[in-house]
Amino acid sequence: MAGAGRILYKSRMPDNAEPPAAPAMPAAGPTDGAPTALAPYLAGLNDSQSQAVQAIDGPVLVLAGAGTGKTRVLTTRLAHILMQRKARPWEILAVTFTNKAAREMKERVGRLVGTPVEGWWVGTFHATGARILRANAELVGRKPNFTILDADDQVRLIKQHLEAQEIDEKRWPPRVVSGQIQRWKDRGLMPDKVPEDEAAALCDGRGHELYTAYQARLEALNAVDFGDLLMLCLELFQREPEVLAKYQNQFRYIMVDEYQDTNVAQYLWLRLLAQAHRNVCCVGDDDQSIYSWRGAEVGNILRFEKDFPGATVVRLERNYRSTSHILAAASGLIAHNDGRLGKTLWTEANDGDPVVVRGVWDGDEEARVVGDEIERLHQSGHALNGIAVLVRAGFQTREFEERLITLGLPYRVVGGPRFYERQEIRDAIAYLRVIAQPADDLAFERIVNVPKRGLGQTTLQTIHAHARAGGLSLGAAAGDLTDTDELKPRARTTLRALLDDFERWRALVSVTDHTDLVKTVLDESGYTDMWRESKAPEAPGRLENLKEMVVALGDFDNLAGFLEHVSLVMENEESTSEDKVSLMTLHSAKGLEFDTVFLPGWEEGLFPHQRALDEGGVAALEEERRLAYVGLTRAKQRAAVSFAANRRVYGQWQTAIPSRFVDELPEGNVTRAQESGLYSGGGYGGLSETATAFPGARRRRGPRARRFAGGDGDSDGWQVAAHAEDAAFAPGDRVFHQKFGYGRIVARDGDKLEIDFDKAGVKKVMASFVEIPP
DNA sequence: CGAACTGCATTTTTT
DNA sequence: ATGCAGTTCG
Repeated sequence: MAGAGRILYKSRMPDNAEPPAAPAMPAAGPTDGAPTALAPYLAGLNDSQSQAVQAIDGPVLVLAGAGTGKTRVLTTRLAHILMQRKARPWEILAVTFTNKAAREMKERVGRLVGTPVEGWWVGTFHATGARILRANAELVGRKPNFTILDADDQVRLIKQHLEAQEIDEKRWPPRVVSGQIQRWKDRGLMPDKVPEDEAAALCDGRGHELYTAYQARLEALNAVDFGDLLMLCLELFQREPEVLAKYQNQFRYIMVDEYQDTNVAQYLWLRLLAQAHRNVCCVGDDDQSIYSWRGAEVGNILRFEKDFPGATVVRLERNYRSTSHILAAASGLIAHNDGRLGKTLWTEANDGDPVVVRGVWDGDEEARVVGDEIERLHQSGHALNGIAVLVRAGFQTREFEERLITLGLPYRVVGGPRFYERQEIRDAIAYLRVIAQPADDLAFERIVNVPKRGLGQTTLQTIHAHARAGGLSLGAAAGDLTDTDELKPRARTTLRALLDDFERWRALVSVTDHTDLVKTVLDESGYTDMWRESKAPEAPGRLENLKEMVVALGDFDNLAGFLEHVSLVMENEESTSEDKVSLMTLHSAKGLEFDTVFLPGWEEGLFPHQRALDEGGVAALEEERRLAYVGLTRAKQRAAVSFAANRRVYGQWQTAIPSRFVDELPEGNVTRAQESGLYSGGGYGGLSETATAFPGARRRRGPRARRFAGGDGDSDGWQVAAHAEDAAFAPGDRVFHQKFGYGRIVARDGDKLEIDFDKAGVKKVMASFVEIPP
């Protein structure tokens, strides 16, 4: 979080005031207007990249395939606009989705232009929305120092409303309700705009009431949630035409990254802002749209040319990342999707190794094989940083972690719980919020009794009642109560002491360095001691995290700056300095690249995920396929797909059949390998005569100097089985299965058998895993 | 107020 | 299986 991730908006400089002067710009390459020599920063771009960079005026859609230099185009384009003196820095708006992307953009633009980009309008949708809202807070019923609530706060707030309105939390879990409201906000729908039937579907007809009450509560708390950062902007723009006009005029050029991920609110937001100059450039890749489930609308990118008639469309199709086998495999796969804008990626890279496709017995074996491969790569000098295991769902990382631990290979799980989401950090921040924003009820509630002070539910309820009756904040209500005898003497004394602490700390804000203040607060509140005295195994780690937070705090000018950072930039920074294997979900791999990528778990039901299939039909299947595409295209040199015949799901052993995506990989770009001679490669109806192998028993171990791909027909180490004994099984046959025991065949579909097992019930099993009992 | 118990779900994640 | 959350006892 240090440095780069900061979003420092000098609070002293109001947003509506223009910066004093344009930063010094390096001399532009060619003399103005003379297109003779190419500006130096344009050198090295290919034709389409260059076209995308230089198409400055009017709407532009850049369809940027995976690994085609999208970020480079975006940053160079921004620099180009400045160099051409088409706009001054604050007249360009560049929005991204993640802080990481925003940071990268800032860094690269800064390098190109030779000026720090601090204070420019380069940032995430949400940070930009927050910036606009802070400058116009009064117009949306907030004060400029409003609090930004995160998902956790939201749920807690919703929970309170459910309780207050006596809505059954069993039937309407706070998470679900909060999620629905968030989705409405993603669509830019204020409470009064939500379609009646939709609102009625929530909380037995009380959805509208609840949403309205929630919004009112946010306003009362001087708070906004993430969705509000965009939705309230829309509200602001629609209600205050002069404000909108001001921003419309200010942003002469607008650039958007990952356009395929925009939701309705973001789309409307952009369209409003772009209306005046119509110089909007959206970069994206419909084939990498994998976030529809959180409101992203692929339709936005598919519709771009209709939304912005006369748009220039540039396709970036030259891939600089992957070998041609990998690229062809990925392209072949994604070609199974309909409704694409269509791109033909090509590369001048060498063929490389075909994508390895490997069938294994079970998840254990899969982890062993992947682990062994990683070890081999490592021993032959490949950096672990260049290796990733990309899984469909988070829980899948576990077996790989275990294996890597056994092998002594260092790894990192990307996308785990985030630093600022940890309990101790959130507690500490709650203290800071109570100090900085005395009316912050959520923060107050969180820490009144942490560490335990004997201020339990009863006390809190009394405070709540008073607050509601008097329209006060919890802090204020608590203050009043200590002057009465409504509370038990003990609670009253403790509460008084706590409130006095708050006051004392607040008084320190102006006189003490904020880093010292935090230390003081954590010590005097007893919070540090709480963990110091705790015997919980994670306690020392928590103390470490608190220390880290204090260090991070040093990067900020003041407490308010830090709190803004915390709410908007809650990310984990991964120290890329250590050499480690990366384990992560396919979703979190988007935008990254690795020399070697392992793609385990390509089984029907797991990937594509059953849930997606059940709920989303064809559209969801296509999104799963895009996910597979994203996975493959992360690989630069080597990719290995694998699937297991048996997998433990929720503690239950299940048989699995290879993912349809496996079959969709073009034959010419893959090597079908298999570990134990268990299962005929490719799943094309072969039955293996070695079907009775015990898990792992046949695995060949020992030193093997083998190339990764196992290569060109030399299947040293892999037995590429191909036995066809077609008529071996028929319905009615009695069979035996290693994991499920005896059973009778009910039906047969090619090499997939449906068997009614005596003990395990009816299962679908690959024919190669059963045998005829002796 | 804290500890044990029960039930329940368990894709993906940003801000 | 497992973990988490909410509930219920002591």
